[in-house]
Amino acid sequence: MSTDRKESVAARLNTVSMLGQAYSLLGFQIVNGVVGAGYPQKPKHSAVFAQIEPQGSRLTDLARRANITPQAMGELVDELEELGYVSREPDPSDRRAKLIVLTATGRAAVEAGRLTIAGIEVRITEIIGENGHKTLRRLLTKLLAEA
Amino acid sequence: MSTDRKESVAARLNTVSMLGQAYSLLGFQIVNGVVGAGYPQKPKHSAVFAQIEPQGSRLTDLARRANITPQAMGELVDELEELGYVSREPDPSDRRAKLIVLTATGRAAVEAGRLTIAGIEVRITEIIGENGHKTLRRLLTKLLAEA
DNA sequence: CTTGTCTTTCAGGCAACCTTAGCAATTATG
DNA sequence: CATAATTGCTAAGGTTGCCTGAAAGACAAG
Repeated sequence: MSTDRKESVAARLNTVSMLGQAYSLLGFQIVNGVVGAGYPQKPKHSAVFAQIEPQGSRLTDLARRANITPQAMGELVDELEELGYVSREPDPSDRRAKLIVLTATGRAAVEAGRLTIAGIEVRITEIIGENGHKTLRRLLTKLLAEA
Repeated sequence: MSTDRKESVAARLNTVSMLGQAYSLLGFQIVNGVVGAGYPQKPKHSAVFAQIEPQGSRLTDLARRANITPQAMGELVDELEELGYVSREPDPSDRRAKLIVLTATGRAAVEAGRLTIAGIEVRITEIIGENGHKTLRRLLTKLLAEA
């Protein structure tokens, strides 16, 4: 139907859809990158990796920061424990609680994620230029602060 | 912890996260706007409204374009039929098929969506300026075309 | 100690998809 | 032009990713 190159996309999509597509496209690349580096996981697991602290975090803390219920976070942690990325240690300061801590494999997976994201940032810069990337971040920052 | 105003956000978030947050923030506003205008619906329903053609569309077409299975699309259409937005008419050109067509209420809901989106585009322009908005769209277009 | 409050877990539910397995209508083929 | 393959839809049931409710163990305050 549409014979144009990219005008057809730009002309038909509203800005919100474009943001959604860009996010979906690049977000997938993050998970793919980490999985491709040999650390299988699901998208939802990144919520844990993103929040967990070096010395370990409590389940309820992780849940609160990821904005899900402790029960849901418990399931995520079960899965990551199964995969060997985290372990549950007793919290010395409160015997009710357990600390979720990264295993060596877990730390390697986090590092792989960091590298993947860095790579994607580089790719973005290659596509829209250093100035474009800086401008994009500035515009998004302003949008997030005021919308 | 972070005492700065918006630098803390910009400094900590990668570009992909920023895109995700912006999409989530504005996407919600679309649904809220349409629901607020008196057309109750769920976010997933917009997949139908966005794809349906004026003269009606087949279930399988809608499913293919929304990238879900015909069964899942069938459920969406069931719900929208229940809400009075669409009806299933026999397709004169193929007696296996039915055409999903918008009712008068459905057309009004689509129009409400169009107006809501237009309002959000205006709001974006207010926040980042006409030039900023244009630049944002140009950068996103390039990103979508090449990433 | 008793009462109340955390931290975590167990059980069950719901939404939004999916797969599998039909049936009915249409199109292709020997 | 009969029959085989394909297409359009639907019915039934499974999976995923959350949720709420309820309960058990550990701690804090009176």
